[in-house]
Amino acid sequence: MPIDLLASRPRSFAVPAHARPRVVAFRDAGAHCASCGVRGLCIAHDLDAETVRELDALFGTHARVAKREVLYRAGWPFSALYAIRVGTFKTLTLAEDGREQITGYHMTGDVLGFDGLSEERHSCEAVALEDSEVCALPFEKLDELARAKPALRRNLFRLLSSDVSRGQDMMLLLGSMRSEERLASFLLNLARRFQRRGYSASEFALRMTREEIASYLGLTLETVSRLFSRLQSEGLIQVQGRAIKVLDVAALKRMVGLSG
Amino acid sequence: MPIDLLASRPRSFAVPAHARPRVVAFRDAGAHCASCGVRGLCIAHDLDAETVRELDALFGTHARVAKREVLYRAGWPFSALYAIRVGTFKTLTLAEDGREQITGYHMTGDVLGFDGLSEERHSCEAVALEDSEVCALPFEKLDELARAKPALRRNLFRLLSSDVSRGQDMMLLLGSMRSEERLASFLLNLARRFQRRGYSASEFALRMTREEIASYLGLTLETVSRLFSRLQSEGLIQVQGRAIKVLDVAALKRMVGLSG
DNA sequence: CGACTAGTTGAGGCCAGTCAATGTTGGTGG
DNA sequence: CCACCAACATTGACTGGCCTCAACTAGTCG
Repeated sequence: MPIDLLASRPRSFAVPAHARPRVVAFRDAGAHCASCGVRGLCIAHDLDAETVRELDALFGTHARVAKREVLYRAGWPFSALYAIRVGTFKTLTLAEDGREQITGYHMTGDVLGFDGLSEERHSCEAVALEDSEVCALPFEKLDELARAKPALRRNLFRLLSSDVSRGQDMMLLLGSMRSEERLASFLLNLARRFQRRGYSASEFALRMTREEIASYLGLTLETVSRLFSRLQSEGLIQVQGRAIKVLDVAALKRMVGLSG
Repeated sequence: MPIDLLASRPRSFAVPAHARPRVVAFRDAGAHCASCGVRGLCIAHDLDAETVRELDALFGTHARVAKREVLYRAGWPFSALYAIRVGTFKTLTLAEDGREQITGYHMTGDVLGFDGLSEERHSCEAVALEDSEVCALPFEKLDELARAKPALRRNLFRLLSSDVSRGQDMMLLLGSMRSEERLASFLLNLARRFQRRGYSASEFALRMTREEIASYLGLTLETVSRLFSRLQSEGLIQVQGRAIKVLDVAALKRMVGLSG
């Protein structure tokens, strides 16, 4: 039964019924920061036990978001950040004429929603790429807690700032790299993030379609498909649908101008 | 006589002498937030008199940065944010192979430096496009003050978040717009920002070269030059070197898919 | 005045987009 | 469980928008 994720979402804001997120909110006695596997990556990184306990206390709810379902849309009032507990999300911006640009892929431990902070409403849209689970962090309460906890405040600033840096990296990619370099850069980025989460850096499954990769990289799906084929024929990777095996990291790095 | 902008910059960090900023730091009794013309845009936006006074107190120095001089470089330790009092800056990221991508143009009232927050060192470089003047805001002190002042904290988060949103807008531009749309979008953005600062939205002087515009928009300088000529021949703008007159805003807006 | 930087314009080539046909995969319902 | 359908993916042929290379002009500063 679909319910609102956060009680604090103003009901006065008109959201078409069909656009409402079909996310399932629940309180899970076992789902706490303290026991969370991704704590080291997330907002609770490096906090003392007491702060973690207080963080736990302010989680409104945890929530499951099924594949293809929307966590928030552009225009929705901002009230919370979302820490990904399990799963993958894409974020995207929409132009007025309907064109869309995927601006990020987010996995376990990442925190979503900072785009909404400045205007009090979200400026982009977050969609689950697979069945996922998030922790909702009501921002008002988080801010209040951060006031007393320098380490938490620092984490918040860090997360925000790394979103800024990520944006700059993407501008570099979109503004000055050629298609092959873009895809290589994308694969290396994924590899690093999987590795940091304890998975293989050389063998992983993409969670997104060719078209979604293309949108993210400012290309077309055909170009992405051709590039996969080419990198495979050159022996740098092995591709089977969405299953990727990286065979020659060094060559990929050389491709994007990184030594090693 | 060149001196360090901030006494708190660790001397242990090796910076080639030639790379040091030739910025002139000074304390100017007349230069206070309270009297600053751009207060409404800047970090002091909407703060009560007491907070503004305390903000003033923590400014280490004001500083003049001459045209072409560097405010900070990628790799330099982060210690402060910089509010632009007068002037214009560009920020840019450098790829390892030397390619550079301009990631933003910043004018009076904008706050620079958020890129450095996550790694404790700057990830991009800021260069003055004309003789400028900035207020240096030592971050440690700012953070401490923000702790007690919710409105200041809010402003900080807002500024950071709008940097995130700006990045997303640029990804949309670079990832899915064609050259003409990019330039139109750029001009409209400049016009809006000049207007917000009390200048004409229809007549202004560019502070950057064709090459810098091209870098920002992911194009070449020749393409930018041709586009200016084309827009002029179509009667949408009038160009004379860096002097721009916008003749048909509506047409420019239609070009980027905005109604109006 | 000469050297240099910034900007304009033209000719031609190439990278990635477009259009189209076909193959493959995975979810759904009989 | 399998058949079916739609979504996803691959590949080819062709096109075109932007890049590259190059020549030339205009303005600036020793």
